[in-house]
Amino acid sequence: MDPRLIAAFRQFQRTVTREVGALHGDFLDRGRPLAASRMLWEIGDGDVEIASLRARLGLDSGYASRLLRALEDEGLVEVAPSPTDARARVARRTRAGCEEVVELDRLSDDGARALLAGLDENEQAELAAAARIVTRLLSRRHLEVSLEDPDSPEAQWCVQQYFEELQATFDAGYDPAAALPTASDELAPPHGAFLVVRYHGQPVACGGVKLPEGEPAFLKRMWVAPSVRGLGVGGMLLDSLEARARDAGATFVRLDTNSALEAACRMYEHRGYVQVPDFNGEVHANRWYAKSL
Amino acid sequence: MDPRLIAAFRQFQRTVTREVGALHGDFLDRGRPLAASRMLWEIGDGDVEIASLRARLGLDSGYASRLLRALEDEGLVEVAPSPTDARARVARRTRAGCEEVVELDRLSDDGARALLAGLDENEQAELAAAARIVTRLLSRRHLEVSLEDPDSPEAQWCVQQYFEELQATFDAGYDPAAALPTASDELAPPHGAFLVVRYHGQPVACGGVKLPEGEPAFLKRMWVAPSVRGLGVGGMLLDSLEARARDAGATFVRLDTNSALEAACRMYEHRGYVQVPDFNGEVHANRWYAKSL
DNA sequence: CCATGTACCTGACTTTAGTCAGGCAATGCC
DNA sequence: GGCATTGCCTGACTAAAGTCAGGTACATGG
Repeated sequence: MDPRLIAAFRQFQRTVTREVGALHGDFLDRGRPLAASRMLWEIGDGDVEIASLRARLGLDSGYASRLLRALEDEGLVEVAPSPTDARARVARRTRAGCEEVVELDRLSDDGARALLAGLDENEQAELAAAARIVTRLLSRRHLEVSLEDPDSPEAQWCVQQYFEELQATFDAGYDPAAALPTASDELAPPHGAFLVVRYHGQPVACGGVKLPEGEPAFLKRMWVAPSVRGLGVGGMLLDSLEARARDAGATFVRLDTNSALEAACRMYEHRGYVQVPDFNGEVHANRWYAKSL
Repeated sequence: MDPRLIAAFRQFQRTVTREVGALHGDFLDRGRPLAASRMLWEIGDGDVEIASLRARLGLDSGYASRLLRALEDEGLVEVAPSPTDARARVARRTRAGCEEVVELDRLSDDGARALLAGLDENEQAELAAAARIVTRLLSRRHLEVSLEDPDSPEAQWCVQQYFEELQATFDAGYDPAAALPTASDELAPPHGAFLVVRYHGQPVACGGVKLPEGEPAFLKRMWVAPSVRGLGVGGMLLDSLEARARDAGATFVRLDTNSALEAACRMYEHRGYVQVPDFNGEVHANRWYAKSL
């Protein structure tokens, strides 16, 4: 490996630890141990198993338990027995906890603003572009795409998130029952595939492809969690789905979507998809795309 | 400020804290408190006043004293009274201390290598380029250029470093006495200027410009400390020196240098300097550059 | 139903980090 | 020379971070 590359990276590491790391510590300093803030942050929006929290933060079981207790006493999180295993427990933020995280985000933004303030507009844009590249490439290691049974709990969870997001995004809401039906076995081999992307082991994106014999492949239920947008997860997923289609002999792939999903449409176009006329009459769609493989 | 820019930066901060920050902590974990490793690192190669160490690391006087004592007990640093002020003390690494730092660097490099290992060559190059941009722009805030008396201790220190580097770089060594003489007042207003660049308050680069009336401006003693190369310090210095020359009415600027100083030559050419014939007969030079302002 | 293992909790630690109030020697300034 | 100041050290703290050895309730596989 090129030693100049290593040198550049070491300097990057020093600078970033100094600038960004210090900032990170500062803004998390909110009258409670820093580790507690980090844990609150790491809990995220849904239910999290305590074991997974521990693993992600690298904490001792006893220590984690105490931190969690402290957050509970502050009224920022709730801990309940896991629905799937009564030994395990899951944590979730209370309303106050969510507000506190919003506040942490705000402080973090202030810090970012202060760092950017000394730069002119071009430099800010340059820094943001470089930061995006670094973020994307450093995250790569922790992203993995895997073939999943579309009925597995994690696949179901992703699809659920997807539906909820559509419901929130579309003016007229989203009714899965009104959509064209897709049976589970249409998204499992040999008739299709369903992929889940995990980031640090947590599911963050999903997508399915139907592979009807003699017809174009058809993409379904592409979803990327808001927390990982910008990391190139969508592109990675699309590549994997297209590869599955190609391997199955498909030469053409189609999908329906909605112009309200702007980021998704941009990505499809960027990846060579072109708009085509309605080919399936899906009621929630107002845009149809296709691409030759 | 564009909120998407802030969002990108926040994601960058999260990722980088996770990947790089964790790594940074890990590799410094060498059986002694992390703060001690950081201090050893921060001491650098020469003598450092303890007050300056404290300031850079943001430590309490008592705490700093204890950490230093611990490093002394380990045989990694020596502390001696300051030659200029018998109240103050200076710290320097022992041979063992230097070896320990080399080891820390090695571990840090291993970490960097592990991070880069998952990427192909193009991606590695892309990451390195982006890392360089981030490093340069984040460091900007802490770099300041100031006009200095060429006889001030810090200016002298920079020039000394410059001479030592030339001595080490040139096959035939460097003898200041054999070089064309430059009197201090030729590098001070109104006949010239001498600039020092500081990074986090420490001098890291210098450069002078002679402004003889009716003749082209002449750049002298451009030096950038190895530790900050790649941060764009040279370019910043060059810009400032050229601005001084322009303000003094010069329309043309010249300099002599040596092809052994490859990085410097590259920078001059990148900044629009073109090679010209020998115009001053400087014995240590084998290359002469000029540029219209 | 029992043996074994898992998930989390609790109490009792140690180490690291960081603060604060003096204290002593050297310095700078009348 | 006296006096405030500076630079560092020491002792005596507190809080945070992290570790370790049980303990309890539940899960799983025979």
